[in-house]
This record gives sequence, C-alpha cells and structure tokens, in this order.
Amino acid sequence: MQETLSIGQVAERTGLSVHALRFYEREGILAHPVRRAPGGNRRYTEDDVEWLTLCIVLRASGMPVPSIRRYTELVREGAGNERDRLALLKQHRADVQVQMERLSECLDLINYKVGVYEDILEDVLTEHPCDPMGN
Amino acid sequence: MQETLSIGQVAERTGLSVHALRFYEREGILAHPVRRAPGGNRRYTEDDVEWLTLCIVLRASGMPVPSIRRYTELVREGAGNERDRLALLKQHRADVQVQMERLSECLDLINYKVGVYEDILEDVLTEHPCDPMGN
DNA sequence: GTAGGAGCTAGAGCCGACTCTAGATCAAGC
DNA sequence: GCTTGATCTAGAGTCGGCTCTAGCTCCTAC
Repeated sequence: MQETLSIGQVAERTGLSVHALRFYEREGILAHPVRRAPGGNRRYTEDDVEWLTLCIVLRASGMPVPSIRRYTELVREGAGNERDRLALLKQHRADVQVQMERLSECLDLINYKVGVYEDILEDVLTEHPCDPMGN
Repeated sequence: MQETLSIGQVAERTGLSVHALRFYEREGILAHPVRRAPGGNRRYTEDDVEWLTLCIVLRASGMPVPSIRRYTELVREGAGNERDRLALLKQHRADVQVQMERLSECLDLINYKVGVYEDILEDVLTEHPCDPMGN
C-alpha cells in the first residue's frame, strides 16, 4: 500500500497554498484526477507531487494556465501524441528564451544607469571630500 | 522654439497606448508634469519620450509602478539624492538578476523534457520506420 | 456649418492567477 | 459530548496594470 499525502502536506512540500492546489485541480492541471479518501479528502501520490513540481516550473517561467492545461490533457491522453507535447514544450522554451533576452537588454540599460550614478558619486567625493552630497 | 509631440505621436513612438500614457501620468511617473497646449492637450518633449523609454525598460523588467514612481520622485527632487537613486537601481538590478537565474533554472528542466521527447520520437522512428506515431 | 478625428476627464471594466470566506463535515483528543 | 483543526464546496474578492467608455471640447477640412 503506497502512502499518500493530504492537501496540507502537499502544500508544504510544493510551496503552493492549499487554495492554489484546489484551484489547479479545478483548472484541470492534474495529470490524474486526485483520489479521495472516504470522507472526501484529497489524497495525493508522489507522482502527483512530481507532476505539480513540473507545473510550478512551467508557471514560474510564464506559461499561462490554459497552456499547462493543454499539456496536461496531452499527457492524460497517453502515448501517441509525443509530437504535440514536444511542440508545446519547444514553443515554451522559445518564449522563455525571448524573455531572458529581453531581461538581458533591460539589464544592460540598468547597468549603464548604475554606472552613471556611481561616477557621479565618485566625482562628488573627489571634488568635495568633506561634502559628499554636494551641498 | 523646440518642437513638441502630441500624445498620439508619443504613443506611436514609444509603443505605449494613449491610455497607458495618461495612466502613467496619473500614477506620477513623468519626470516633469506634462506641459499643455492652450486647449488642454498634452505636449511632450523629447526629454519626456526619453524618460518614458527608461520607464518602459524598468516596467519590462518587472519593476512595479510604485517603485518607478519613487524613482521619478527622486529625480524630480533634483541633485542631492543620487545615493538613493543608485540604491533603488541596484536593488532592481539584483531583482532582475534573480529573475534571470530562475528562468535559467526553468529552462534547464524544459530542455531536459524536450530531450526526453526527442529521444522518444527518435526511438519510435528507428524501431518502426513506417509507423512514426507507434500506432 | 458641419462632419471627422484627436484629445480631454472621471471613472468603470477587464484579465489572470490566485486568495479568501462562509458554512458544513469529520476525526482525534480531552 | 465537545472543542480543535484539517478538510470540503461554491462562489466572491483582490491586485496590478492597464483598457475602455461616456460625454465633452477642439481644430481642420470640406
């Protein structure tokens, strides 16, 4: 008999809130509909946690919930649609790369600005060693 | 007499909507309160456009509007608070770097998954050259 | 003079992704 | 028996960042 986890335990392990876990389930983002204990409480397996971990990474990298749902549906359908899954993942990979490139460009400008202010502060110190704020 | 730009022209040049431009102004994100033509229409200068360009980069890299407002206020106050501006920019730079590292970690997992599916598809092709989907 | 088009203000609406609430159930410990 | 605490459902609320609407004023061109 494999051990199962309560929603609270899964929340603790994944870092998601119990609210978010129920929300993800409603949104169709669980590979298998969660099993229930007699009484109705959700019982998660290790596989569920592993799947959630992947979903968390996809969300953290900006994949919208509907796309994760689509991917989940493909996995649920079982073997035969690997091409579709691959296409979806590759599309997301490209999106993430674009995000990173954009951030990198932003970083360039921010670095430039930081440099400007560092120069200003250095000049102030050099020219007015006892008056660091230029007043 | 320096030439000025209408809100529509600025929208076109910055890629922001006229709505967003007015929204930014309400949010206190313009270095100088925009000048108005007689009749009340906003007249933007090249400096305004340049400032907006910086704000767009800050937003694109995830700086929340209130932080941009804070930065704007510092700039508006004039010389003397360069240390604060530098601190704010450095904080944001650190945030952007964290974002990029997180994305990079996500990318690793996505790449791994892509690899898994590529292997699966290759095996299928090798073992069943006339039955690429394994059916 | 009148129709179009750009602009104005104040304020409402929207979207995604949660987050929280109310009110009920249930099991365990005192 | 009763409290406590975790869980349940359905549905409402929140938050950030715009986006859109209504109703008005201008200016320009015909």
